[in-house]
Amino acid sequence: MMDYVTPATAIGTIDIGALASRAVREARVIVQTTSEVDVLDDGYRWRKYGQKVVKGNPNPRSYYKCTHPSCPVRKHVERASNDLKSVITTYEGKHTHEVPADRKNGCPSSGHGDVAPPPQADGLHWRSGPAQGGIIPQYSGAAAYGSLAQLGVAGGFPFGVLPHGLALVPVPAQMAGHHPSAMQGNPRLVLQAREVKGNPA
DNA sequence: CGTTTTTGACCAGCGC
DNA sequence: GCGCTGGTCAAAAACG
Repeated sequence: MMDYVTPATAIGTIDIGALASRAVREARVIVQTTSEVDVLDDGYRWRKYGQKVVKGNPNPRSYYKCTHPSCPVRKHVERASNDLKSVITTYEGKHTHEVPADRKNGCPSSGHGDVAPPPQADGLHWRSGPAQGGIIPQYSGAAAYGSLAQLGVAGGFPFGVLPHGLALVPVPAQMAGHHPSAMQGNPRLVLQAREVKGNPA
């Protein structure tokens, strides 16, 4: 799992409308990233609790839950039906805790000595190895954890890490690969992460 | 040994 | 009222 592809491609969608009729949950944050792997390492620990094939997508959708106690955050991961390179991660709820020290500690103090895993490693398990220095394939650079965590937490996002140097800008929902017919009635603010210099704010 | 992943079944909600 | 889809839980197995 894990991805180590292009770092500058990420699209975030904030679902303000929540579910149409269900209990109003936390704002939903949909992050679309371009990666070969489906699981993005956002700094938190997730436990997979289900997988289902949804209509419209030949690829199965995976359901993850934050392993931390009393943390209601859930995450859905699915690949775009059209773009197999696009991974859509949906975060629901907010973390009630900080990102695990193991994960955020990976900040390379100097020039990030962590080498991203080879693009051929098909089974990267960050939890299996202590080499957390920089397993953030997408964002090459563990340093991203810090800034991302800030953005995610401060911005009210359930994910702890966002690519450093990436800013969210509004884009048409269609651009995110969403099917208009599939989400009608659900107001969303679609944000696309773009490369920026200095501060993304 | 502990933890995580996997598959299946069940339940709930929504639409027609 | 029925059917369909999506979502979650649960138990078992595998791996580290």
